[in-house]
This record gives sequence, C-alpha cells and structure tokens, in this order.
Amino acid sequence: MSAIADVARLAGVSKSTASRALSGNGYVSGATRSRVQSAAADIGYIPSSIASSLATGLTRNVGVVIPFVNRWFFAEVLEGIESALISAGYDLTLYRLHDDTARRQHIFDYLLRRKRVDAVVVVGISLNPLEVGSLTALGKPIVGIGGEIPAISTVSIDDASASRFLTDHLVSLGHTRIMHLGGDQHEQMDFAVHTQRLAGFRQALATAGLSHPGDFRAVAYSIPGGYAGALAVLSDPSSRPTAIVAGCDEIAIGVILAARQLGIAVPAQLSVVGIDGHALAEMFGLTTLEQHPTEQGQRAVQLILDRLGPHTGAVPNERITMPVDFVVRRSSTAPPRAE
Amino acid sequence: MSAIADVARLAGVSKSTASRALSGNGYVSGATRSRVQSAAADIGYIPSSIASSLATGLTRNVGVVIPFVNRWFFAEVLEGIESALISAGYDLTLYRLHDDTARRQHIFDYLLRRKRVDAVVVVGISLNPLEVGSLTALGKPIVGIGGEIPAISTVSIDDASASRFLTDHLVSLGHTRIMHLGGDQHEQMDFAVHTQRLAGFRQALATAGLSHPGDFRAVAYSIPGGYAGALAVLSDPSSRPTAIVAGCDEIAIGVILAARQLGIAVPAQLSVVGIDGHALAEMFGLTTLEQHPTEQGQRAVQLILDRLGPHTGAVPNERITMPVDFVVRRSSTAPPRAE
DNA sequence: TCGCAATGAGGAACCGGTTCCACTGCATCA
DNA sequence: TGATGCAGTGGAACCGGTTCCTCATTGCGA
Repeated sequence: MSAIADVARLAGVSKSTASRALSGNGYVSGATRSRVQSAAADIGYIPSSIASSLATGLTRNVGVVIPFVNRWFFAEVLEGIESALISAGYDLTLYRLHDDTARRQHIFDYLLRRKRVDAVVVVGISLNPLEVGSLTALGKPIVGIGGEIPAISTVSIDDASASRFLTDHLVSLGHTRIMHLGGDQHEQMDFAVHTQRLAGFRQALATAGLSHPGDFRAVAYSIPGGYAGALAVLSDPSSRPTAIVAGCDEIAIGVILAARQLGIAVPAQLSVVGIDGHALAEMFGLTTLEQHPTEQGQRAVQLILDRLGPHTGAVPNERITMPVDFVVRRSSTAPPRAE
Repeated sequence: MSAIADVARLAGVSKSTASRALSGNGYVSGATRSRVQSAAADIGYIPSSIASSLATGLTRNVGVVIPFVNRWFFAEVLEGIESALISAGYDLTLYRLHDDTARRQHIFDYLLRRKRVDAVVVVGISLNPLEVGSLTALGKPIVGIGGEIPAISTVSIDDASASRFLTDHLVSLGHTRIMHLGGDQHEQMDFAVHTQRLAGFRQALATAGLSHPGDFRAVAYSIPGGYAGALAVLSDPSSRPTAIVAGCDEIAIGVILAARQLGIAVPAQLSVVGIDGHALAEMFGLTTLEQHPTEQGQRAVQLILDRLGPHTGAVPNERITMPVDFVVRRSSTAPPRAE
C-alpha cells in the first residue's frame, strides 16, 4: 500500500488529489489541502523520492566527478558545490575518478547514465568528446571546473595569465633569474592546468627577455613536493634563482620551508609567489594569487541549475573565467638583493 | 515505452524474461539469455536504477554525513568510504553537516528518510537517540566513524589511550613539564574526540605524578591553530614546557613551526608528538601515532555491507577499535636537555 | 507408465508516486 | 438562457523495472 494512498484515505480524498495537495501542482481547494497536509503530518508521511523520480523523470540529484578530495583545491570546490546544491534542494552523488581507465569508463558509460543524476559536474579533469557526447546525448547538462573543455560550459581561472601576472610582478621587482616549480605535465589528469601555468610563466619571461634553460622543474603538487624540488634547485648558490613562481601555494610553502632549511632568507635572498589562496598562505606570509574554489563550485552549480530550470530554450554554453585576487605579503616577495 | 520492453521485443521475449535474462535471477535458457543480452547491447540498453530501486526497494546507495571535506582526517575517511562503496557497486551521496541545527535536522528527518539511501555512514559526529531511532526505525543500517555512539556500530581508534600512550612516551624520556595543545571542547560537533584525548593525557600525567595547572590549551585544529597556540605557550622561557602532546599532527606541525620561529630547537629544547599520520608528518620529522582514516572508512563500509547483505539474521552492533602505529621520528622527540 | 520436480517462459500485478483525462458544479459572459 | 470556462476532484494510465503466479514441457525416479 503506497504511502500516499494512506494519506489520501485518511484525508478522504483520492491519491491524485493527495498528490496535488502535497506538491502544490494543480487545483486543490484550501480546505482539502489542509486536510491532506494534516493527514500527512499525522502519519509522518515522507514521499519516496525514488517513486517521484520515476514518475517525473527528475532525480534532483547531481553527479560530481572529481579526482581527489584530499587536496586543497578539490576539497574547497566540493564544499562549494555541496552547499549550492543542498540550498537548491539537490543531492550530490560523488564519483571519485581514479587514474584507472576502466573505472573512468565505467563512470561515464554506465554509472552516470542510469537515470540517477540530472546533471554532472566534473572537477579538474578534461573530458574527451565521447564522454561529453555520452552525457549530452541523454540531455544531461555538464559543467566543468578547472579548465576548458570543448562543447560544454566551464568555470575556471585564466591559468596562463595567472602565472604571467605573477612572473611580471617578480620581473618588475627587478628579478632576472626566475624559476617555475610546477606540476608534472604527465601527472595531470589529461588537463592543461600545469601546461597553462608554465606557458604563462614562459611568455612573461620571454617578453622580459629573461628566458633561460632550466627555467622549470616538475615537482609533486604538494608541500613535500615543493620542499624536495626547492632543496634540489636552491642548493647550488651559483645557479640559484632569486625568485620562484610556484605552481600552487602548497609548492610555494614547501619552497619557503626548504629555503629556511638551507638558511636562505625569504624574501631577502629569495622571493616566492604562489597561486591559490591556501589557508596556510597567510601564516607563511606568502604572496599569492588567490583563486576562490568554493565560489567556482557554486558558480558551476548555478550553471547547472540554469540548464535544469524551466526550459526557456537551450541555454548556450558559457566559458566563465573567475576573478582572482593578488595578495601581496611582504615577507615572501622583495627586490633581489644587490650583489 | 520502457527500455527493457524494447529489448524484450527485439529479442522476441516477454519483459519478464528479458529482466530475468539480464539480472540473472530465475530460470532462463542459455539461448534466450544470449539473445536478450545481444539485443540489449545492440540498442545500448542501460537499466534505469531508479525504476529498479522502486521495484526492489534497494537503492544501492549509501548516504555519508560528514562535517568537513577539507580537513585531513575527513578527506581521508571519505576516500576510504568511496573506494569501498564503488568496489561493492554502491553509490555515495554526500551530506555535509553544517553547524546549523535546522539543516542538521533536515538531513536526519527528511533527506535520509526518502528511500534514497540503503544505509548511512556518519563521520566525526555523535548522534542523539532521536537521530539514531529515526534511521533504525526504517531498518537502515548506520555506522559511525570517529567515536562511540550508543546503539549503533562504530569504528574508531581509542583516543584516550592514544594520548595516554604518547604522554607516557614523553614521560619515559624524562620530561616533566608536558603540555597538551588540543581541540576546543566546544568546537567539536558534540563528539568526544577532544575530550578523550585530553582525558588520556591527564591520566598519564596523573599516573606519573606530573599533573599541573595550565597543562592544556585549546587551539584551532589546524597548523595555524597549533602555531598561534605554541607562540603563546612557548614565548615565556620560565614557564615553557619541554614537551607538547598535540591533539593532531596539524597542531604539532604548527608547534614545530612556532618553535623554529622562536629559535627553540626541536627536539633538543622541545619535544613534540602528534596523532594522525598526516602526509606532512614525515617531512617535519614528527613523531606521531598514525591512525589510518582510509582504512577506517573501508572498515565502516564493510560493516554496512554486512548488514545489507542477505539477511542471515540481525547482525549485532560492533564497536571496532582500529589499530594505530607509533612512528618515532627522532627529530621531534628527545629527552629534555639537562639544565 | 505415471507422477512429480525442475526448467523455461508469458501475463499481470506491483513498487509509490505524478499526471492526463473526464466529469461535475458553478460563475461568467454574450 | 444557453454556451463557455474554470475550479475541484476522481479514475486510470504511466514511469521502467521486478517478481509472483500460471502454465507448458521435459526429465527422471518409482
């Protein structure tokens, strides 16, 4: 006996009227509505969202595909997505993308296509045309965060200009030997963040006429990664850079720790800048370009909701570039020491 | 026209036979089965999990209620839960618990009771009897991680003996002025982790006859929290402790950074121990008691699956205490300097 | 040779909602 | 005053699977 039928019988109305009274769709008199509502309250009726989904074809659930949850950027994005979805009355189903190809395919070919989700947000990964097509063919909106993906809407910062801007900043302070410690191009989940940041860095160097071999070193995208990379790069005083553009704040913090370890004064002997706005940046006095991942997540959800809303025609894809904030903290950037 | 009906028509069988052939339940001849399977493959049939859930009453989805995803412990636990669920063919729906009471109630009274989840894992929060009752009344298994909750199964480490053990270790090295920098009792989501760790610490002090006022300082559960707390505690050389038991590795790392800042040698002048096994512990040479949150998450899922499996009678509740590993890293613990 | 069990398959009910359609009053308008 | 229309309601179909029940074969043991 379906639960709503119980409510209906208790209120002395038909199932259809009970449904209308509770959902607010269609004509129901005020008296009937309140009778149904109090009947529902009496027996503690909670509608089955499964049954409702089957009938309407809407799950009010959004799938989130994300490679990590234990990294700063991803965790922040996820929180933004979650809060925006919950506020809109949507659930969030989490699919963590492993580097395992078979699992990835399983997510896109099967898990996301079972009518469990109304839309998909992918974070920090690029999608190939097959993956995009497989979802758009089902009419499911997709939004990407963290980079540009052809044929779908994306939310991201401009990675190339971010690193270009930071490099320009160091150049303007008078630095001439500037290095980039960034993510490993191969480690990136076939996404272009690391490549973009490196490209922006090199553009800035080239413009300033400061290009040099050995301008880049790939490191793990973490504090220990930056630490290890910096130990290697800074240990030889003759070739040591006077400034480092880190691929992210965690790398930058690793660099600062390594410099302290080696007795290199920051910023007197070494300037360091990061990208992110990590919670630890302030404590380390790190000059950084803050991106706001939580807001990126929220913005992505907004795009999703626009596309799930009452269909006022197809909503065109958007490529949204989120603003960043340059936060100068004097303890990590300074002009190079005169030699 | 339901999709499985299409498959059935294409294969020249009835809907029921098609369902049996694809799901493997009931008698179907080998010839019929392969005819149905190839028909399904031909039209790219993917069953609607919504419809299946409605028919069977099983969603193959587990709700996870968690207060943070951007903190080490919680992120690690979540990864463990996710991987275990996916391996078992379950989905994960994420509900982040805000400190907002109304939202919390909404999750337990409504979101988790709509037949969307088969079971619930709660991480790092205590449940009151109403919340437990509201879910168990629906026959939904619940498992808690991170502390003990009456009437349900839980997975956690023994927090009191963890801090007692670490304190004993410092005592055995000869320290007599030992402090605990731990989480704020009020900040904890009405869970007892902080209280337990403080209690274990004080038991050990008492046993060693080293109890003293001002043995504890509440700090934020983070690196900046430990840093700020340690700056305050260590700045007065006359009252300075020779050893600190941190409530977690992040606090411990903050302490180490503060000590460096103040020119206090670690471990020569100050020993520091943490609890967690954080990714940064090794880099900072931190002696710690490693817990393995990922495994805790996996273990919790295992308990859930035991309770969702073929009902071989009710499975009794279990209170599982997970093992911890003591990792001594010489750079953060040493005997106190003779004075 | 008969009877019963196991196998194989179809029809229909069912899961619990939503919504289309038909019908009844009653007010409105020409 | 009769046509029109809308508020209000119930019945039934429907969403897309699963499963119970029925029935027809076939095989096997007694």
